[in-house]
Amino acid sequence: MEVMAEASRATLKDIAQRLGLSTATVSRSLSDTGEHRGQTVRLVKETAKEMGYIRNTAAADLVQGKSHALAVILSNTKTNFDSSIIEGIEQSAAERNLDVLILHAGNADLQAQRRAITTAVERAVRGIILVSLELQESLIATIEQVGMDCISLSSFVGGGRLPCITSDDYQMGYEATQFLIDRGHRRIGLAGIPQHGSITLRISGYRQCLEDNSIPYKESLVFHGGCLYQDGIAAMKHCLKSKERISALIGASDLVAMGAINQARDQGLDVPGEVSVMSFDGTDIVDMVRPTITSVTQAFHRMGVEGVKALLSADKPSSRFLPFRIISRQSTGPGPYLHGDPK
Amino acid sequence: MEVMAEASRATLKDIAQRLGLSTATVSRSLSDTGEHRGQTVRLVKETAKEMGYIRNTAAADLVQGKSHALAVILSNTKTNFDSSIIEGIEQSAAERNLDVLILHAGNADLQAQRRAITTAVERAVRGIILVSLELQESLIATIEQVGMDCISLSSFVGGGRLPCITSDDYQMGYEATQFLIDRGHRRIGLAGIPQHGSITLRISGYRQCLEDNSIPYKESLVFHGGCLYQDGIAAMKHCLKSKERISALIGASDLVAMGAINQARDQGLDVPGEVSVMSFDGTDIVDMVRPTITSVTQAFHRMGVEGVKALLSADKPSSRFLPFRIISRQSTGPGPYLHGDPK
DNA sequence: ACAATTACTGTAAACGTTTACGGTATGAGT
DNA sequence: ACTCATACCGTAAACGTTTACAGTAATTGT
Repeated sequence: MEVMAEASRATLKDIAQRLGLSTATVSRSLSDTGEHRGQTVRLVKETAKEMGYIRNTAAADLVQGKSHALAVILSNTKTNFDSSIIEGIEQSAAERNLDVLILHAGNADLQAQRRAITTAVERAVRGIILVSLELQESLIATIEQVGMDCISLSSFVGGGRLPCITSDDYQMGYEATQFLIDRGHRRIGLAGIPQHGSITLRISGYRQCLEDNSIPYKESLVFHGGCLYQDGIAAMKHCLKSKERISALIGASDLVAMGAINQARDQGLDVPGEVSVMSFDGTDIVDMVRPTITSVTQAFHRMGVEGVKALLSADKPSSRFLPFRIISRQSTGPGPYLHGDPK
Repeated sequence: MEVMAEASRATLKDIAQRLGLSTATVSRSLSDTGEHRGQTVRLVKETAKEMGYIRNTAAADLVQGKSHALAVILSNTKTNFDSSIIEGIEQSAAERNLDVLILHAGNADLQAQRRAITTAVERAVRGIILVSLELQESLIATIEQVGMDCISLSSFVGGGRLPCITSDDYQMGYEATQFLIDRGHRRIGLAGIPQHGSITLRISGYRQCLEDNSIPYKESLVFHGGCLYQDGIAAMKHCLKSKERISALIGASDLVAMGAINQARDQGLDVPGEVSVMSFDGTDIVDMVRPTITSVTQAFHRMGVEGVKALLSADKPSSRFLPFRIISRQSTGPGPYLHGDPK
């Protein structure tokens, strides 16, 4: 006679008892170790389903010393590109039957970062994926100590101690600048770039490109910020106030570019007629706004997919860049120096 | 003499041994049960930190029969409002020291939904938060059977069997329509609304409002879809092809509205001059595009926050609506019937 | 001085799995 | 008929924590 299950879930033992088997056999049958076949396995699986059996992950994790989950730690900056990365991670994780644990941690907030890392380690996840996060030195050490696998996406961090999959920020900065120079721009601004992290390499690329084209670098044309919409507004506002006007602006993110474009237009300037704007990232949004935004498009989805793959690969993954490409859209046009003549 | 820890983590037992205490005391000291104070607690915590102790969540979860995590199950529709909800959830969960497990499940895909529910239950999460998901009947039954707490956000589902926190879709539909009628519109379209789920109540509200204003309802002005940018494009394209042109369109999401606006402008129509467009949701994006989009703004962030609160409250939470408000922006203007006279 | 309370601590069981190891049939090979 | 391999299965330990219960020491009240 069956008792009413009293809200407690069926366990392996229950199944074993009903079938006159041992828990070992049931466990092996359910997890398809190959040690049992045909008859038994089928029977076990049937009754398991019938009894509404649900595996207790905690117990399994405990004895195995690891869970089948991945931790994703995000900086809480309000950009929009990370959703593509997460999507890639999710998809890739699902294929491997891994759950995804999302954790937020400020970019500079050591406390929050420690908290995130700790919960990831506590949960004995298979690996940690850092997304666009500048991880503090001491925490990298922690990760190394406990021997946790970890990879950084969209941000080069740790000085080689962590594998990173990113786009080449230096090269992106260089090529974006060259793109504009090729189209006749010389006074080119850079907006919304944070003060720290590998993303600042975009400035180096930008600077080098100017130099290679014999254009003087001016500090006043680089506007720092946090990749936010507001930063774009602020930068453009500044630009239009100053005497020597820029003819093109590169935003650190799509949102920065949107802010810049809006600000320019609100002040009566035509984009791209009077000022060109382009952006880093190239998320869906660049095709949804008018003018559509010329962008340095990064392979975010792929970044997520490959991140998981690399993290789980047996051999230690190495850092590498994913290709990017510049896609020309409506927000950029010819500049005043198009044919060598300063108009 | 200390052995090199050999990559295996320190456990309670290790701390206990070193201190000449029992694991019970150590456990109680670390989790601040109040059973120990001053001296001991401080000592235990110190050596725990010193030894790099990290709690094994699996073991704790196992013995306690539950984890301190929440599961969030998302439909994988490509809208953008859910990030606000998740943000609210995250914040609210962090305050309670709960981790957040994000799971994706198709809206119609029974398989994926079952998978998500199963992992949530397997992990013995404290509760499940459904975001904008039309959960299949059979899975609601599953959730009830295992006695798992569950709440639905941004979608009324389960016919009262699940508590839901949503905006009043009917009322939103009604008021959006009235908003446009008040401004002189009579031929009003509705775009991107899915075929199923509580979101269809917007159509009912829309319809009732038309009726209350003695405006005939025309099926041909309701365009179904999946709340996507593309749906907005398609709807507007259709609208402009037909003989009797609409003067206003309501998009099921901000992205739908963006699509509609772009399509209208691409075909040479001024927004809001020749056609007004407004949207449901009112995410950040409505202020970032030009024209800014008049929207029925929902309290998504709050939805996340309150969702967690309700889920964790001792007494069974009941369904309720969160207030919304219509914010007028640039994308809507006066319609042809503004002063009663069909222009 | 004794009882009663308080403050702290230890013992040991329990949570539900997985898995190394050993055991028993069954069948094949010689 | 004997050995050996194969296929299947059970026993029991282990994972690291929490917690009910009981026990001891210190403190208080009378």
